[in-house]
Amino acid sequence: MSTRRATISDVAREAGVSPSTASVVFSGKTPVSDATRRRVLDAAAALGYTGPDPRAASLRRGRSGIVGVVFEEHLRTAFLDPVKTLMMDGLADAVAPLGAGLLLLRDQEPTGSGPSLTTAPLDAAVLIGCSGLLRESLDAVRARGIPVVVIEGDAGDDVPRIGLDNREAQRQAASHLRTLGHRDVAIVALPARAGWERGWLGDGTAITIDVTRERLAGALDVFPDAPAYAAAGSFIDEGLLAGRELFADPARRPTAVIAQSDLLAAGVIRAAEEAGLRVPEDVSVTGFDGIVVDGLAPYELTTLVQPATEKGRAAGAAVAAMIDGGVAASISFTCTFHEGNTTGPAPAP
Amino acid sequence: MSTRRATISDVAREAGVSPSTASVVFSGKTPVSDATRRRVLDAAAALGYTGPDPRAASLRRGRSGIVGVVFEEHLRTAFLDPVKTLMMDGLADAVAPLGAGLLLLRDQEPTGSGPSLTTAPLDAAVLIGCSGLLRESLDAVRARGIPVVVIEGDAGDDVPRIGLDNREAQRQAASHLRTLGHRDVAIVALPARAGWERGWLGDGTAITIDVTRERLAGALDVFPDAPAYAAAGSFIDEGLLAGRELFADPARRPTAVIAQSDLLAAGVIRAAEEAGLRVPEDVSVTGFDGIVVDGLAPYELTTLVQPATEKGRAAGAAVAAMIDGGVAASISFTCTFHEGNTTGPAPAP
DNA sequence: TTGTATGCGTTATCAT
DNA sequence: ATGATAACGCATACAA
Repeated sequence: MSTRRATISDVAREAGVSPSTASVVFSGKTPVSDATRRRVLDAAAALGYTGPDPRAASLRRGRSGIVGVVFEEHLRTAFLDPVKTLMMDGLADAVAPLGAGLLLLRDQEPTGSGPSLTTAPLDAAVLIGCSGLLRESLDAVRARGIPVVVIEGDAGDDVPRIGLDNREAQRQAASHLRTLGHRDVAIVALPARAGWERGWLGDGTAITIDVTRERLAGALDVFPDAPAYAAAGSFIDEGLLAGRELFADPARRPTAVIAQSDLLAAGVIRAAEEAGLRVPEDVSVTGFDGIVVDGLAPYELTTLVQPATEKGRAAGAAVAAMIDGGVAASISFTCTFHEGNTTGPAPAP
Repeated sequence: MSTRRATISDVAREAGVSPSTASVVFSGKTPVSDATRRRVLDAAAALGYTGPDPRAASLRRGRSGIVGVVFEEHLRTAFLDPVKTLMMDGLADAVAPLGAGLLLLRDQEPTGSGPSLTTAPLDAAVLIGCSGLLRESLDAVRARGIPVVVIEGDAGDDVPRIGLDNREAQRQAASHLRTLGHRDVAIVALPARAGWERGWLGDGTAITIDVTRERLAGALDVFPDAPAYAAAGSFIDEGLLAGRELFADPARRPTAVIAQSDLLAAGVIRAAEEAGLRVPEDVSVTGFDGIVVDGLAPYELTTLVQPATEKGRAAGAAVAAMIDGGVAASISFTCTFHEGNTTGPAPAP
């Protein structure tokens, strides 16, 4: 058992064929006679050879079958977001036909430890919500000719981008509310920037997170004077805190709340219940994302359903195309408005 | 630009040093004079060389820096479980010092497509809740000498296992309830087996999921006659359905419910509220896992806190040890009982 | 501190 | 259908 592991050459010798023939038996790239295949397979079994070493194969082929997925946050944080999870699923689907898998990469990895964009054997990379912190490694990767795609972010002009019509979609929700007669509307926004600790968004507040800014713009297109309170993250509990803030002063209660995510919306609904308000009779609430919020029944959010899995799939298709030497264009996906039971006519004044 | 990518030999030649010297400049394995380093780095910059090719390096080194994580379900399903997410985080932490990253692998990958335990360039593999479906690939992997560790599952005797004292822990929660005077207790269990569709667990029901069986045993140790209703998954909505079932008949309402997960417990609480029962005055509820359930405030579950991140970290440490040629022992982690505000004295009859 | 030599295990190409 | 040959790009043992 202390002897070195068998290689394909050992198998070939044992089977009395050439290494290239043995290789072909395992790869199936070329027809092989049944008899030969048998002999090779038997030899392999005899030697305990379980197939080509992926490391050697990937060197020779120039492909590793690995697509890196870069998050800018802790994994635990990333996967708390149902939309990201769905995207991962779509991504996994789309790269599977390539024979590729997903390697989890964290931006901000403590230097030196851990794999990075530059040290991992990647065939391609997908950046999720790239903030710009990793621009340098990004350049290195692109210099190496590794295809890169960005989801919900901006990594420079020539990096294909998978996006969403955030502004337009949010405008639809707002219009829906206006049609229902709402005039006093408040917005519960996603964080304004990394490290943001909940609070009102003033005129001068710099919003560096694209999604937040775009959805906000869409809401303001319809309700230019709507006040906006930005949460510290996309969680029910954060929506609850924001909602309490909105409903604190009975005199200035909005009749409708535009939340920038379904989880925030769920929290706002809780806050409304707490304040003795009925949804949608006293206050209407809209969400964004179109995920299924566990535990929210019997409410069914009025929301914008974003094709999260499709986004992941598109990103996968894009890197697949690029790996095959093609080019991939940026794509913008469209949300679908879904009317649930959390919005209704504005209450009489 | 159409020329082939520069290699470390090109860089060495350009810098007027030997390939090995250039290699050392990038790996840092051996001291190099400042002047030489400069020359090499400059040459690299001039040629657009961005560092050693990870594929070649991994063949030479015999290591890829990749640890496979195998799930038996869709990624979307796996990451819905907060415990798994935390484990992933711990795992990522623990393998980072190895310079390794996590490759997501799905069990049941449609044959032929996608990377598998056998085709991916893995240094080690971690199986999560291994059901036994992938026993064959597992054998192949182990034959190849790749270290394997299992979390919450069983892959055979000589595969180290990271476990939890499920039975003992659940017994603690049950004892707590008995101490509080509860006698009519019901159990809301996790699924009995893959594909299970909620329902009462009868005497003859085969329970193939270890966690479910062990936690159930712990509860029955204290309340041998407690009826158990198994949900279709660990979700708030599933707990709600189970709870409705339990509280349907006022005459046979339990005074306490032992839920096998925090999410189920949250759902049971919702069901209790629905039925007009106060928690914990009318009915006590215990959970399991010790995660933070978003949106459950002001309730704070009485639950068993499992060291989820630690489990992941331990799995990582185990594979790290095995990669370095050592051996890793199985470990069983212990839950910590946490008393929240969802349990109280049994109501007077 | 630097250079020389070798092989890691495969697979693509081309010829047979 | 099969075989001979030549890379793939690097890191290490060892010598200088």
